[in-house]
Amino acid sequence: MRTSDKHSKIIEAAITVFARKGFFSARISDIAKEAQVADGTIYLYFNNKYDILISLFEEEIGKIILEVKLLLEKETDPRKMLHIFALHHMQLMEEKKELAEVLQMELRQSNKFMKEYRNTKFIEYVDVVSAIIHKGQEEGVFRKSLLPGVFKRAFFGALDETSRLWVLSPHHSYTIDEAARQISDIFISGIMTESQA
Amino acid sequence: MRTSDKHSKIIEAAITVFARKGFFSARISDIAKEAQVADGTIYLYFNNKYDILISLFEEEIGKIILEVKLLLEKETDPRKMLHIFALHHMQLMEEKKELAEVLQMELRQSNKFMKEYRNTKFIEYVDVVSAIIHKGQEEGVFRKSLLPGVFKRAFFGALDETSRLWVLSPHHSYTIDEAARQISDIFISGIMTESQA
DNA sequence: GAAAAATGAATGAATACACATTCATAAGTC
DNA sequence: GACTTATGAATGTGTATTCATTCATTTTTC
Repeated sequence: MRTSDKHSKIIEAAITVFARKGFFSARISDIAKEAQVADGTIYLYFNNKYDILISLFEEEIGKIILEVKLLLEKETDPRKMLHIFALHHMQLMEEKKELAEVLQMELRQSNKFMKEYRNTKFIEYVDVVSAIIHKGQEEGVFRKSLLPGVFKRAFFGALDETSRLWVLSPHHSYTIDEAARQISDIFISGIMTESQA
Repeated sequence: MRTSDKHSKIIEAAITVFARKGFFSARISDIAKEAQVADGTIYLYFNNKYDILISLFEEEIGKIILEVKLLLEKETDPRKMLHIFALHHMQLMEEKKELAEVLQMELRQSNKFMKEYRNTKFIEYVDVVSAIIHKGQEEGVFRKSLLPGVFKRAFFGALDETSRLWVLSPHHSYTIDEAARQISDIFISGIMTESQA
């Protein structure tokens, strides 16, 4: 029992259990069992059930933002940057299916049952896209008439819904990489200025 | 009390309450109060709490499919058809905010807590989009390389995420119609064959 | 057509149960 | 042996569902 990090162990277990049952149907004792820990132990590391979910959001999205920002640093072409974002997002959802399910399902409705909680990390993630659009518009690569606020939602929504269904379905007629390529291609050729096309 | 349709009254109330609190936090007594009906009365019309949610899905999505199919009948150009779908979807979400919230939040995670339930109505709705793509590909308007299965998800996801945030946010820098136009424009010019561009 | 009997929709208090959280106790560590 | 960490049975709360009862309407009887 020594240096095993209980905090992470519980978060990991929570991801698995929330993914399988959803937040409300998941019992604390399910998480405890999955983490090989007593029910009470969970309350040494978290205030309550909601706190587990919030910590999970903050920590995991934080990691994702760091990763994608690091990847984007190496690139300057806004078109390629969009593709990198798309590919990274989709690959991540494939790699960590359970985390993907929790983020996609519970994150969205978390504001319903946790009134005070504002998910700033998530906003930060989606804003990575609007920053790319901005850059593209300044460089004259993307149409100025585009509303970055609309685009970031649309782009993120397209990626998220496609990966959501991909993860859920047992058989696939296309790979995650193909899907990411198709989506970024559609969006990129859909928003370039005339002169660039 | 005679001829008032209790079934619809309860469904209407459930939409309001589920939108406000989410399915799990909503109490049967909340729905009963909203519908101006006794708690027990609900069980004369529905088997249990889940049954209310399922009935709500089936009936409301059924109506939406009928509406959009009717609108699309009058049009033959696949590009215009996509725009009609986008506009109708977004306008609907604006018009019926509470229904929109319930569909967007609860529909997606319903398969988590109701294992047996397969939402065929929802699949039918999204398949309206893949049918349009198919038509466009046959007519040589849309690229043959497009995967309709990817496209329908991406297109629906873009609309859904954009309208979801639009409904949630208190102020808007753009109208629902502008957003629908931007999204369908991006997608349409992103998927046309070279000869058409 | 008035009185009596039957119906079943509606009620809401009572029940039953699931499960988050607590805390007295135990185990581990130095 | 003092301190920290972990345990899991016991507690208490919240709420879905039940069901005995009410009462407005309809049907039957004379």
